[in-house]
Amino acid sequence: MSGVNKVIIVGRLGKDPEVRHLENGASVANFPVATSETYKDRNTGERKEQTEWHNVVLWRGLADVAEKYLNKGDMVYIEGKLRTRSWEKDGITRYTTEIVGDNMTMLSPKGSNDGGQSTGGSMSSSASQQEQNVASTPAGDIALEDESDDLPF
Amino acid sequence: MSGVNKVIIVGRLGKDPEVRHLENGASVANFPVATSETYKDRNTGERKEQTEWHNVVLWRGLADVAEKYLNKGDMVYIEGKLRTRSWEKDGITRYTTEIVGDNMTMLSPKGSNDGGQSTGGSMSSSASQQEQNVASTPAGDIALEDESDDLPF
Amino acid sequence: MSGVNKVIIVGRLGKDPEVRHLENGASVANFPVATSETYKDRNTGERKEQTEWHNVVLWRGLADVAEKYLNKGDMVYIEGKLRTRSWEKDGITRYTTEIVGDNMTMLSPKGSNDGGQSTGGSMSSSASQQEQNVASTPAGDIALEDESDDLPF
Amino acid sequence: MSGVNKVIIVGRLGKDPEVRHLENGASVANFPVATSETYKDRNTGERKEQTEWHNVVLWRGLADVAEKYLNKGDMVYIEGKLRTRSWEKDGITRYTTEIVGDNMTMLSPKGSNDGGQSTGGSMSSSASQQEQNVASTPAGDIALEDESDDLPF
DNA sequence: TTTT
DNA sequence: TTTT
Repeated sequence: MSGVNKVIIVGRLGKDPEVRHLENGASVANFPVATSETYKDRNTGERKEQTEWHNVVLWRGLADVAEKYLNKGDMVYIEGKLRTRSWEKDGITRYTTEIVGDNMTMLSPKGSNDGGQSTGGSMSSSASQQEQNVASTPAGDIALEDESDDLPF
Repeated sequence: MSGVNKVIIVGRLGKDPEVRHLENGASVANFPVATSETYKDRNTGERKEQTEWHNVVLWRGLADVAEKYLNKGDMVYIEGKLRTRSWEKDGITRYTTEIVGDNMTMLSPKGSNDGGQSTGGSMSSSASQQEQNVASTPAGDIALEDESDDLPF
Repeated sequence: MSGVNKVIIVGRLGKDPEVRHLENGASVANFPVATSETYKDRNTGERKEQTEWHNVVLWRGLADVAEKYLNKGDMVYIEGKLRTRSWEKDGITRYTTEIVGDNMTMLSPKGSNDGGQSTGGSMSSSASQQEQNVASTPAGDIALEDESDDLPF
Repeated sequence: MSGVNKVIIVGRLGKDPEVRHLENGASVANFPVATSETYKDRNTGERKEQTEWHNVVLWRGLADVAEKYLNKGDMVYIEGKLRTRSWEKDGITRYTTEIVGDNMTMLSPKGSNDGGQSTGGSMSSSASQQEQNVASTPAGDIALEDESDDLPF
């Protein structure tokens, strides 16, 4: 059987990415992203904000991009899939659901969190869960050197 | 701040929906949905299947549709948002991530699980998290009586 | 039969929205949005950018939000459906495909296009293709007064 | 600049796929897909159906899968991007908007259109717009032999 | 816990 | 031009 398992979020990083570099050369980035929505309280009529936190995991090239360019507070578009992992603690099985991203677009103006450039822009990166090499042009543009995007159709 | 929190899955129900009817008249349906993907084991070269389980929650009209028409094994398209709830057990805080659906399309042929009609088809339902009344036409078509879909644009 | 017809874009407005106010009180906004992707030319190895233009249509409350807050150059997240219209010109039938949005999140920092505030933020609006009233809080936050979002689940 | 350009449809093929095999070895499949939604006429109160037609284009491995397994009437999940092409006819520029699919899941029970097996199922295929080889197991399962899906994370 |  |  097969199916579809797709998540799309646009939100802000709650922390800087934590990036680990594995023995096999792959890197993994983890960071929380908040998405919030506004709703009106049924009883009080007040506007309230409901925030949802998502655990995002990025692999390889996307992890490298996250390490270099993403900071706490940045707004990102993340597309990926849900994965629930189980782990033991004190003899108790616990579950964590993560978003394993395979596509990311940075939505915060460049340098907005570190005193750099101030005009808007976004950077986009895409991964096919394969090996990727990250290139950064002088202008700060980011692209994954990936055979998969040779053709624009 | 605001953002986007969207999930789309296509998969099969692992169990019949469990539906509760709340005191205030609202109904809630819960059921697990499996999405699976096929991948090739890097070492053995074997095709393997990875299954992911999702906890789906539907409210009101969609819960009623689920109660009436969804069964274990059925294939569904679910669109919704992620919500992580925490709950206490034995003094330990645990977390569960659910997909709160606001749109559903039934993809299994009608009657495929209960000896009914045999030709294919799908039924679609949409909710705006507001009051809904469910109507079922003689032909088995399902629709939420909702002011919101008066116009087709 | 039923199905799914969903589009999600994140891009920049090519022009200010054109808003018409219909006799029946409804408003409609039209504007083009550019999404671009970067790819590597197979022959030259050069980085190239491919831009795609989308015709976006918003109705009622979302049109009002667009009229008030969206400007050429702004980045937006738009979620909606595809609709292809045909029209006659010089006796020839022509077709136009549009994205009819039912959800929008403004991704440009407030005031970034008119000399206003400079720190980031986003505003989100959602429509269920029903009547909407737009409220703007003093802080500039936007929300559609819609029964549908009374509850945050 | 970068952005997001994503379409997701679930609908039925209006015709068998037309597949062309290009000189360079690549194949391209074209076929129309109908998505429909039900709405209630504001004046008459009648249930009506609004059908939208989408021009789908698949390349390489996905085109091969379409050629082998997709038929008129089949239900499919297609994920891809919008692309508007212009072409000349009688000195007039015309535009066509297509969905260039990069992910497909077959939702019709196998053999439902050719007298084969009768129990439900779905087949899924994914492409990264790179070279793909299609493998069909004896059981009829489909997979793109693609380095990119070696790992299931 | 689904399905092929 | 699909399907129920």
